[in-house]
Amino acid sequence: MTSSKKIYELSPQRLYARVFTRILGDKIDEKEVEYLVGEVPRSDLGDYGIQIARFAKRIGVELEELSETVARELSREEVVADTRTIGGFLNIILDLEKLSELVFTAARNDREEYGLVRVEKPEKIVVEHTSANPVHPLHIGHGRNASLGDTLARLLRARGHSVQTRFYINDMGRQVAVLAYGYILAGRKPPRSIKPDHWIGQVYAITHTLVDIENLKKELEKLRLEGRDEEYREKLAELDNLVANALELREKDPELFDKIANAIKNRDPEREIATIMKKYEYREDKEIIDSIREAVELCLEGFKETLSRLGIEIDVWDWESDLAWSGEVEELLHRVKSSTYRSLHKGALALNLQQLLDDKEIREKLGIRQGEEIPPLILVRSDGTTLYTTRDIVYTLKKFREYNADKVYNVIAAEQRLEQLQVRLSLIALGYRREGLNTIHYLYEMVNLPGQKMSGRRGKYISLDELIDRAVEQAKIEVEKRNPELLQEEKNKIAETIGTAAIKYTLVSVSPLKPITFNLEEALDFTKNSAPYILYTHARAANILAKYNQPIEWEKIEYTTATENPHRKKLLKQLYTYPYIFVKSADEQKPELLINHTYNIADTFNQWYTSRDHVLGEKDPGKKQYKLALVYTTKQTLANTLKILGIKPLQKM
RNA sequence: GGGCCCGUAGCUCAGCCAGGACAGAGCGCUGGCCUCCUAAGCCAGUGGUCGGGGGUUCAAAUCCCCCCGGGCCCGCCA
Repeated sequence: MTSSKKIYELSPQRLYARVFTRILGDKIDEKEVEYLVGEVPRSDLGDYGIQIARFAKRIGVELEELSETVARELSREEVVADTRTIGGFLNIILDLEKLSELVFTAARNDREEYGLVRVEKPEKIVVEHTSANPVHPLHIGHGRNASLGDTLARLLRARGHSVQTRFYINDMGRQVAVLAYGYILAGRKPPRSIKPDHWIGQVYAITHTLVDIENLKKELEKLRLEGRDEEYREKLAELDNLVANALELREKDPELFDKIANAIKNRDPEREIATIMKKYEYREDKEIIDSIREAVELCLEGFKETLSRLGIEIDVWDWESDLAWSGEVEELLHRVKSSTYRSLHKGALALNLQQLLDDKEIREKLGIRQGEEIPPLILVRSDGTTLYTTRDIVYTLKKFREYNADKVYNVIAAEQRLEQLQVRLSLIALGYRREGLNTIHYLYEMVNLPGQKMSGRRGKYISLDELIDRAVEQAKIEVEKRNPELLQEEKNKIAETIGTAAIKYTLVSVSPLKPITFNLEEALDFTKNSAPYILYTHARAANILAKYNQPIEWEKIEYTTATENPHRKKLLKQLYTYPYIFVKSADEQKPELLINHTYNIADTFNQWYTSRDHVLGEKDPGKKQYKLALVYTTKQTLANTLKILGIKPLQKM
C-alpha cells in the first residue's frame, strides 16, 4: 500500500541521502546530504540535484567515478527517469507519470492524512505556552506566543507525538496582589455586560494607577519637607501624568473608578498589598485566597474565550500558588542545600552554575557559548521566602513528572533567555540532567505596535480581542459583498474563520526570532501570502470537486498526461515534496517551513486554475480524472496545513 | 561594561545553522485579463553596494574577525 511515508522516502532529499549512504557508508552525514539537495533552477538541467563535487573532493574519490556510481544507483529508483551531470552537479529527472501514480495513490489511501508522516518512536511532549499574567486581557504579544505554541503542539501531534499543552498561572506576584486589592475594594462584583478579562484589566489598571498616585504623593511630601526642589519638580510632573492617566481610566468606567478611588482614600495601600501577598503565599486568609482565585478565574475565563476563537485550547492549567503550597518547593530546597553547586550569595541561598559550562554537551544542548557567564541563581531570599525562578524549576519538574514527558517546550519570550538557562542549568546541577537537557526554550521576539507603548498597569493596550474583531469585521464586509445570498449565520461563521485565521497566520509565518512591528493594515491585507489566500484556494479546489459531485475514478486516470502542462508539473512536484517538508518542519520545530511550502502550492494551483487547462471542461475522461486527482490532493494538502494552524478549511467563501 | 537576537528591493519578509548553478516572494507602483471550474484571483513590467570593512576559500548573503545601527537581558522583580 502506497502511503505518504513512501512518498517521503522517495523525496529527492531522502533518495540522495539513501543512495549516498549506501555507497559511501559513514563517510558522509546523511542529514548533510538531505540538506544540500535542491531544486534545479533551469528545468532543462533536471528537476532536483546536488553538488556532488564537494563530496568527491572531501572523500578523495574521482568526481567522474563517484558521479557514475551515484547516478547508476539513483536511476534504479522508481521515480527517477534519468540523471544528468553538469558542472559538478548531479541531477535527477523525475518520471512524472510514475510519480503522479504514487502521489495520487498515497493521497487516496491516506485521505485526511496525506503528507502527515508519523514518527517511528513517538515521544511524550509538554508544550507550555501563553502563560500570560492574569491581570489584563491578552494582547498581540500573547497572541504570537499562543499562536506559535498552539501551532507547535499541533505540528508535533500531527507527527505522531503525544502532546500536552499547559498554561502556567502566575498568581503569586505583586501584580495579582494589586489586582486582588482593587477587586476587594470594588466589592467583588463583576458585571455581566463586559468580557471578564477586560473588566479585570480595568480594575487592575485603576488600582495600580491609584496606588502609584498615593505612593508618589507621599514621596512628594517627603521631598517638600526636605526642600529638594529639583527632584520635587520632576516628581510633580510625573504625578501630573499619572493623574491624566487616571482621568482617562475614569472616563472608561466612572462608577468602577469612583468606587475604588473612594475606598482607597485614607488607607495605606502599599502595606495592604504586601499583606495580601504574604497571606496568600502562606495560605492564611480565606477571604484573600478566595478573592485572588476569583479575580484570576475571571481573567482566565476571558483568556479561554479569546484563545478559543483562535482555535486554541489548553489541556492543563497550573497555578503557581498550588506549587508553592504543595511542599514541592521545600523538597527542592533540601536538594539545593546538599548540592555541591550550593553557594551563599550575600547570605542568600544560591546555586553556582558557571562550572556546568565546562560540560560540552550542556553547552551545545542549551546553546551557550564557551565564554558566556551565567550569574549565580538565588533561590531563597534572606527572609526565607522563595523566588519566581525557584518555583519555575519545581514547575518544570512537575511538567516532566505529571505527563511522564520526554521533552518540555517552553514557549517564552526571548527576553527570558537568561532565566530559562538558569532554570535548566539548575535542574542539571540538582541531578536532573535528563530534564535539564530536554527542556527547550522555544523563544520568540516581541511584538510591538507602531508608535505605541503598551502598558497593562496603565490600561494602555490594544487587546487581542480588538484586533481579532477588526479582522473579522473586515472579512465580513468582503463576505457580504461576495456571497450576499448566504444565510447571515453562515456569513458570520465564514468571516470569523477568515479574520481569526488571518491574525494567526501573520503571527506564525514569520520566523520567531524576528521582532515584529505589528501592522494592522498588513494583517488585514487578505491577499497572496495570507491565511485568506490559502483558504480561498482551498475553497476553489473544494468547489471543483463539489461541482463534479462524484467519486474520483482512480483506476481510470490517464497518467501519460502528467507531462503535458507546466503548471500541473510544478504542482505535482510540490505535492510530492510536501511530506518531506512536513517532516522537516515538525522535526526542526519550524512551522514557517510548512506554511511557506503550502503557500507555494496554493500559488501554483491558482496559476493552473486561471490558465486555460480547465478541469471540469476536460473532454478526455482519463485526463479529467488525472486533473481531479490533482485537485483532490491539493485540497487535502492545503487542509492539512490549515489543520496544523488550527484553522478550519472553508468549502466556500 | 558583558551577553543574546535582528539588519537582504521604498515597505514586510524567505534564503544564512548544513558556502556553490542567474539573490527569491509578497505589498507598493505601471500596464493588462471576468460570455469560460469563485477576480480574496491571474499575467507582464518596475525595483537589490545582501548594514560597512577586512579575512578564509577555486567560490561568501551564508563561515571567521572588527565596526555601525536597532531590540532585549545582565534584580534577594515576576
